Amino acid sequence: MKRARTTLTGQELEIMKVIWKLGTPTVRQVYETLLERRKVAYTTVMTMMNILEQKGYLKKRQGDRAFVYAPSRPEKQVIRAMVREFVDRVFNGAAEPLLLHLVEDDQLTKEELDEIRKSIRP
Amino acid sequence: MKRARTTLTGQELEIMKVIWKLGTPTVRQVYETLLERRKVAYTTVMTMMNILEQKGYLKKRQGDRAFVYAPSRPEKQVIRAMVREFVDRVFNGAAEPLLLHLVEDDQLTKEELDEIRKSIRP
DNA sequence: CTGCTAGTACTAATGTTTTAGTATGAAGCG
DNA sequence: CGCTTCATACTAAAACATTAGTACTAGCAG
Repeated sequence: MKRARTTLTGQELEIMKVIWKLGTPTVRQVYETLLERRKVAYTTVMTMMNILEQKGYLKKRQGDRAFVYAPSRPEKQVIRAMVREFVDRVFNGAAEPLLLHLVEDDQLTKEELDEIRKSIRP
Repeated sequence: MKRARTTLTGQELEIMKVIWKLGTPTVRQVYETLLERRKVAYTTVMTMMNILEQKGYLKKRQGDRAFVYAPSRPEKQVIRAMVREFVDRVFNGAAEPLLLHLVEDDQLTKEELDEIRKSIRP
């Protein structure tokens, strides 16, 4: 009955992403969206969504026939927490090295760098 | 006998960080460094280091008495791969949103932003 | 009514990561 | 030598994450 872990695991994130996209889906809708990309059982999706509810990421209410789920935290906030956790774990909390990694790596196009440069201006 | 996973898990990273810091330590040295922060068994550290060897992150050679381990890949390279994996998983491969997250979040001091602004210049 | 469909609850197998115990041997000391 | 210490190999349990099966219910098409 106890769910200690508070952060999202890999598969949980995948499901949350689908839910954020769909808005307030039922298990079936999430299931079908996932199916487009990979084989998965309906009950697996249900289990995951129940876990996500227990963890406080989802709320459910009785819908017409099936339960309707809704995210209880906005995507941005959750992602932000994940970034923070990653920065803590990998860079001991210092965001700068991560930024430098991203910048010096050629994962960014010139246009993107431009964008950033603009948004970074005080 | 099969070790599929190629990326570092949480605890593995913790150990690799200690090893990068120490250079070419024995199990005991890693063990003692870890002990300063948390309780852990000697054999646990050994197991982890063996796994890291199997995964190709460490090389070992016979030392005076115990095995001496050395990182087989530079820290920077490994961290880079982790960043890439994170960006893929969380941001579907787009580095820019992550950068914006970092920038707009107040995790960075003015000085750090200055630094970055400089390094971002073409 | 009867059988089919969609739904949930409960349970459980499988997989992976993390932690550590036990057996065993080499080396040094008194 | 006999005992303690430090080391490794092998084994495995605990904890966490992922996937799915089974039983049961309600509603609806025929």
